[in-house]
Amino acid sequence: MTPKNNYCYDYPRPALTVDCVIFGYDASDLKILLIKRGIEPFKGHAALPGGFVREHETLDSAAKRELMEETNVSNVFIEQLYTFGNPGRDPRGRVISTAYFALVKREDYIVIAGDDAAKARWYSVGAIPPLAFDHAEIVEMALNRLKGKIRYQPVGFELLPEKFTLSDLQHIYEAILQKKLDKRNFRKKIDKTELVIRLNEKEKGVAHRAAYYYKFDKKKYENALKKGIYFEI
Amino acid sequence: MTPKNNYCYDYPRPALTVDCVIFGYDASDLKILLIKRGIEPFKGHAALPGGFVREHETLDSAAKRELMEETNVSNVFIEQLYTFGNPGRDPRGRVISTAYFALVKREDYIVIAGDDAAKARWYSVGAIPPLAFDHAEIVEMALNRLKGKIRYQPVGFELLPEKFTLSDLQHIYEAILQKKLDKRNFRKKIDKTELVIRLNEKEKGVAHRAAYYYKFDKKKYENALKKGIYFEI
DNA sequence: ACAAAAGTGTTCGGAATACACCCATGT
DNA sequence: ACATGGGTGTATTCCGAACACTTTTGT
Repeated sequence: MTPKNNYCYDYPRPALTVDCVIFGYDASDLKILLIKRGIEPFKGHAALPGGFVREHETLDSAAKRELMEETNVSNVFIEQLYTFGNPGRDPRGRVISTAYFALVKREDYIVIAGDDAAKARWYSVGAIPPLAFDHAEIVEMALNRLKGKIRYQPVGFELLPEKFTLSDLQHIYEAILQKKLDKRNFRKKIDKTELVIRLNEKEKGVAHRAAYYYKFDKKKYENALKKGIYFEI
Repeated sequence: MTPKNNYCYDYPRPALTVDCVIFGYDASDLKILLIKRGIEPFKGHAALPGGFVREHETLDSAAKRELMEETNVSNVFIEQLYTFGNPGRDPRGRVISTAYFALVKREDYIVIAGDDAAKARWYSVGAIPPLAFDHAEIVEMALNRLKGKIRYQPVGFELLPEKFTLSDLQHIYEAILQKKLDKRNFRKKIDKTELVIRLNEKEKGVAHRAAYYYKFDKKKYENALKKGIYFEI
């Protein structure tokens, strides 16, 4: 039994949704999670995962809930991106959407497939299909934000597992900044932050010299932040 | 004649407002425009100018309209800041507010006083009174955004008249960054951008050596932006 | 042996910083 | 004459960019 027109106001009100741009990294490629829409409008199109904000939840919790529903991960980097509210962005009527962007680690996520929700799939940012609504614009803004953010915040680690190689890290920077970086200069810069610690453990079974694993010292980073020390990478 | 409950929906919907953090610069001081609330809740408190988004306008136009109503200026720098939507931020019910921040030139603005709208007044950012709702949080975020933005975008000029002295400009940077800058180094940096042009005109009637006026070469800046050239100041 | 990626130092130019004195103007 | 802020140059340090070869591992 669905309610029928039980909520009445003196003035028209828009519907409020959140949409999530979820980034992942995999096989040297930066990816975005998209669902396939099962209903009109834009049925069959790819779209950002999202949904209505509930009556008693904050925007942040709505975004986290949507993220959780799609990927089964919690405890990830998530941040408000921008609010899109042009009349006409949704053919069904006035819908305001606050977009979020999230960074998830490949080791954590489990994409829910085949349940009643639309199917989710990862797409390389270089090969994003036509999107429903104004979602292409949202994705573009998220990519720009990420590009800007990575210069002054160590967000690359949010996309990597606990243990990673410096080449992995460099590939993430290259994918986000869309340019090649010099290996020696990159390592010098990472080294200088003193936030990335080499472990006594190497890759195994690779057909070349095995790389050391490293980990990000998150506690040290957060303590430094509290003291007002900033990092540029 | 006001409408009564003519807009009905199946699910509850929040009300949608915009609030503007309007910055100005005056007497070596960075200022914010605040109104005094004439009605409950928070009657008598200072608050950010803002209001409801209308049915057929974009968020941006709603913000520009509010700005225009308060200051009579158009054609200013205005940018979306963040959307605040915690349940409970407004005691009257669920209200989502998209905050904007604007930079206005002192020469342009005319604060409307004594009309039916609440009275507006400029407050130094160092002496902001207790604010209604969660507006203190909004102002804090706006200040941080401005502080971050001024490092890579020439926003200082948006607060100054067409003709300004380099000391004016430096004072703006100092007010925003909250630290003293070295005069010679500051001028070297401004000079290097090649975006600030000295005019053949000096201050008059000052009790010290008269300073040259300068102007910002906005066209050159915008052309450079199109070519993908960025400036850090 | 070879293919493939890991790992490592030095040089150079430009930018950031620190710093002190004389100049023009009104009172 | 003096008070007030305007205007200017140099030396030093630090950071970013460019650049090539040896090592390790699996096939």
